[in-house]
Amino acid sequence: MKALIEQLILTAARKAHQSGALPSDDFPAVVVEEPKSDAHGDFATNFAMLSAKPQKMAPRKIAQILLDQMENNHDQVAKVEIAGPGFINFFLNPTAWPPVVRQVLEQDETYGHSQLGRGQKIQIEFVSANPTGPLHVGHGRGAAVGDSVFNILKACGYQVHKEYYINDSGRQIQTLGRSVLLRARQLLGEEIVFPEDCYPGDYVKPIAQQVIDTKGADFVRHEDDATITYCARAAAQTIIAGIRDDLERFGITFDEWFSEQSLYDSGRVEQALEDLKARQVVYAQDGAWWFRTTDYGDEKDRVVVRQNGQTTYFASDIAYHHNKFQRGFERVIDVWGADHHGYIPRMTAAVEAAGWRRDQFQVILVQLVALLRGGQPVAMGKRSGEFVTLRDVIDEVGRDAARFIFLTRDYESPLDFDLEVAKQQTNDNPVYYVQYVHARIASILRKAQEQGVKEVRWQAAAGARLTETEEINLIKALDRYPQVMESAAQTLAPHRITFYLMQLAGLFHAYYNKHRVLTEQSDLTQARLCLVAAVQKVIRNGLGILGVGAPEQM
RNA sequence: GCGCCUGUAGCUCAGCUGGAUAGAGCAACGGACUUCUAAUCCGUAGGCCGGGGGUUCGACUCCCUCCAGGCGCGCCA
Repeated sequence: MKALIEQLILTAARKAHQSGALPSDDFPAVVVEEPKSDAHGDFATNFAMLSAKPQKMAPRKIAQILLDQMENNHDQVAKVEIAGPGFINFFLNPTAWPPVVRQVLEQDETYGHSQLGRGQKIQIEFVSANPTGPLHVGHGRGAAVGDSVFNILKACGYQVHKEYYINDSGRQIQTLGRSVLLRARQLLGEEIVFPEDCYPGDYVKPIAQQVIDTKGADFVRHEDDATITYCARAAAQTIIAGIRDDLERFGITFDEWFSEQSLYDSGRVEQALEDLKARQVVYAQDGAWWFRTTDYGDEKDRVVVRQNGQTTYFASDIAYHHNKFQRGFERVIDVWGADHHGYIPRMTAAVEAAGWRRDQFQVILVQLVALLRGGQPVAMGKRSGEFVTLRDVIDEVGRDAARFIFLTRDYESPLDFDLEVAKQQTNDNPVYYVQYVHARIASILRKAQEQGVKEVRWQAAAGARLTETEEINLIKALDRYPQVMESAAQTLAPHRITFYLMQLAGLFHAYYNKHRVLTEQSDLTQARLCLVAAVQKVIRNGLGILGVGAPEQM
C-alpha cells in the first residue's frame, strides 16, 4: 500500500516537471510514513518540504502543484490534503484495505518475504563459544539474535550461511586438557591442589572419568604433552557435542561448524600471514611479527606471531575471515559479546588489508545479560565453578519464553533476564500474549468447523464487509508486516519483529473482545474468518522468524 | 586517561536511520466473563526524552560538551 503512495507522488512530481510547474527534476527520495495521528491520514509524506531547496519554492506551494497533478483518479485514495508546514496527507478509501487480507492468505508462509537481498551471499557467525565449558545465558542471547537475523535475511532474499567457529586450538584448550587430567587423578584418589588457572567446573569430572575408563588409570598418571593433548581433544569433543545439543534444544542448528585447528592443519593461517607480508602490512619488531592495524584506524598495532614463534588468536582469526571471503561471501556478519568490542578495529583492518571493503564486514555487538532470580543477581562466571547454564534456563523457563525475551530488547542495550519473570504467564512476559493470539484463532477456526463452515475462502464482496475500526486497524497492521521485515533486515534488528508482533497481538485481542467472528450472517462470518486466519498466519510467520513456536492450544 | 554501549512515565523498554500533540507493558486506581479460550479487554492517572550548547522550516533522533552507569583497553583466548 505504501508503495502505491510512493508511486503516486513520484508520478505527480515527474508530470509537474514536464509541464513546467516544477523547475527542477532534482527530486528527493520519496519517504512515506504512517502518521501517529489519524487526523493526518493513513499515509503522509514530507516530499514537498524536502523539495523546497532544489525547487526554490515554498513547501506548501510545491505540495499544491503536486496535488493538482494527482487529480483524484485513484479509487483507493479518498482524499489528499496539505497540512502544517507542507506535509501531504493521504486518506485512503476504506475499501482499499480488505484486499490485503486476500494477499496474506494467498502468500501464506511467504507473506513478508521479499527480494530485497537479490541473492547476495552473506555469512553469519554466532555463538562460537570456546569449547571449554557449557553455554551460559549470554551465549543464549547471541544465539537468539544470530539465528533470528539469519531468518530475517533469508526471508528477505539473501543467501545466508550460518556458522559456528570452534576455538579448538591454542593454550586455552591445553588448559582444559590439564584440568581434565588433574581431575582424573583426583578421582583416582590423589591429593592435588587444583591450580587457579584451570577450569574448576563440575562438567569436567565426567570427562575425566571417561578418560580413565577408556585409557586406564596408568594413562593419566603421566603429565606429558601427548596426554594433555589427548585429554584436551577428548574434552573439547565432549563439550562441543554438549553445546550442539543445547543449541538444538534451543531450536538452533548451523550450516557449518568451522574448526580453528583446521585452519592450521590446512596451512591457511600460514598462508594468511604470508599474504599480509606480501602486502607489506606486517613488520618484525622485538622478535615478534606485528600487523600494522593502525593504518586502518586501530589505536595500536597488533602482534600476530609472538616472540616464541607461536601465532596469536588474532592470526587464526585473520585466516578465518579471509577464508570467509574467499568462499565467495559478499558480506560477513559476526555476532559478538559486547566485551569483545575492542576487537572490531583490528578485525576490520584485517578485512580491509586483504582487499575487501570495510563495509562488507559487520559486527553485531550483543550487550551482556545479567541473570536474576526475583530481582536478585545470580552468581555467574566460569571461574566460580558453579553457574546457571543455558540448558538450565531452557529447562526452567522454556525455549519459547527464553528466545522471545532475548529479542524483546535492542541487542545494543543490556538485558536483565529474570528467571521468575520469564516463568510467569503474565504480560510481564509477552511471549504468551502473542502465542495466545495464535491459539485463540485456532480455537475460532475449530469452532467454525464444528458449526459446519467447510472452508475459509476470500471473496471480495464479503470482504467489503470488513469495515469496523478494529478490523481496518488489524488490516493496516498486516499490511505493514513486509515493511517491518525489510527494515529489520536493513538494520539487522530482530527486535522490530518482536515489537511488531506484540502490537499486532494487542490489536487482535482488542478486536476479539469487541466483535464476534462467528456471526449469524454467513458472508460476514466468512470475511472475519479470513481476517483472523490472516492474522494467525502473520503471527505464525513472525514467531517463526524469532524461532518461537505457534501453539494451536494453550 | 582513551574507546564502545546505555540514560525516555514509579519499574522494564519501543520510538520505523530528522517529522506534526513522545508510545507500549508492568505496577496503581475504576470497570467488563450465561458468548469464538479472562494467559484477554475498556477507562483513569503518570514526562524538563540525563544537563547545557549547536545544526534547520522541524531534534528523543544528527554534531559538540559535561554528568551518571556498564564494558573494554595483553606478545590472553
